[in-house]
Amino acid sequence: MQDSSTEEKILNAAIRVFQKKGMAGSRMQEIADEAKINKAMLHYYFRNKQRLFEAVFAQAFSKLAPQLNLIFNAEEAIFVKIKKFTSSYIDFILKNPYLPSFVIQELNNNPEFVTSFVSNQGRPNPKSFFEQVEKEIKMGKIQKINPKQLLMNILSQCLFPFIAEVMVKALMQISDKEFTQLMEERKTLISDQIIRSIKA
Amino acid sequence: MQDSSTEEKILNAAIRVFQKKGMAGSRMQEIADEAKINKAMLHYYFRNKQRLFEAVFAQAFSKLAPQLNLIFNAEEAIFVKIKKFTSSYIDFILKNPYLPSFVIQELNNNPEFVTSFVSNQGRPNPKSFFEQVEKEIKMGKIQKINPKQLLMNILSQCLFPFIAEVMVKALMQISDKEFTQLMEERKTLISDQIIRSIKA
DNA sequence: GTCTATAGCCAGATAGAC
DNA sequence: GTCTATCTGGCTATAGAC
Repeated sequence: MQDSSTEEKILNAAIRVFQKKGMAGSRMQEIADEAKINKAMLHYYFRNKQRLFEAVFAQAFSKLAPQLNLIFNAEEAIFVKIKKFTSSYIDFILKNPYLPSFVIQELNNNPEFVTSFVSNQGRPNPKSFFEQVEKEIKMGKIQKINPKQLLMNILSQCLFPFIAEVMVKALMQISDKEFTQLMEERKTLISDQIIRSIKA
Repeated sequence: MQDSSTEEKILNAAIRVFQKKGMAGSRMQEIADEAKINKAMLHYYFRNKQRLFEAVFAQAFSKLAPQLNLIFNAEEAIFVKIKKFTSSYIDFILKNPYLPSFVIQELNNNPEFVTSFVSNQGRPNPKSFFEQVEKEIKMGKIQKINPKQLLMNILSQCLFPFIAEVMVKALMQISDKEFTQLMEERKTLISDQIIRSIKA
């Protein structure tokens, strides 16, 4: 993150601007200003806005995907897995707060991205997680639940507050500081709640 | 929704386009086409894009807010409240699937809206809900939990799958049909899980 | 590689006939 | 109220000097 080369300066500036305003809402001039560099340079290095955007999106996506594999591919008991995942995932998002809403927003606006990206980059695969849940249900360790619902519960609890941050803060009348505190608290609270809700 | 007047035709077309593509991604021409009407009419009735957008946003916001008051202001025991709310809220979103992500996305992109809208329109106020939770904790009916976390849990579980629909469907490899089925299932599943997780 | 200047296009907005 | 035609500004992208 030293912004050593011009190309890195542009990419980092583009990340900041695109993640905040999205593809449609961002201006090449603004990215140039943010990078403290001439606008023509953006085209020199990335040819056009679309390609620059794709570089940013790919980078965001490739940071997010491995995080999911923490829950999909680790070899651990389900409760341990859930605890480790929620804690590390929220930690990760606290360091990259714009990432989830950026990726989700752009996927909503260009659903065709799903095909081109998700298939190219190697999609995190929840299959083994689903199998593990089924197995632990049969063993009587956890209550009967559709594994897809369980995964959706976990992701919802971790991601939603960040995606809806502005709304949540306005609704509950909380400051940035209190919001961060609540998120810190959630690192253990979420797994406690989820485990309680499925424990046999 | 009969599109009787021209003004209604425009507004309904604008709702569809804005909710799908957002303010920055939408084109006045596209709204005109969607309304099967001349582009100049948009300006005749709404003066400019910003005002048309605000009309759409205000309408969306005023549909969403009363739904929240179902949980904030009803006079019922906490478990009943949670059951009724999750079920009716998901029902409502199934009928207006673009609403939550539209409102949240635009709030993220223009945080200043929060001030102008949320304060003008009368914000749903969670205060009495928080008090009720505190009371039921003291009465020993539910476990100790920060009421804000509980509210965040409920909203997360209801809203996230719709906001991240594209991502969720891609990740879990499910069809539109299966997605809707899962959401139907969630109408009772969520409250069961949440109640189990806080029951004393 | 970096800059200035500008081409070219597209979208929002308006003028004015009917 | 509704339309066609057009203006204007802003934005992406490129040409070309250094």
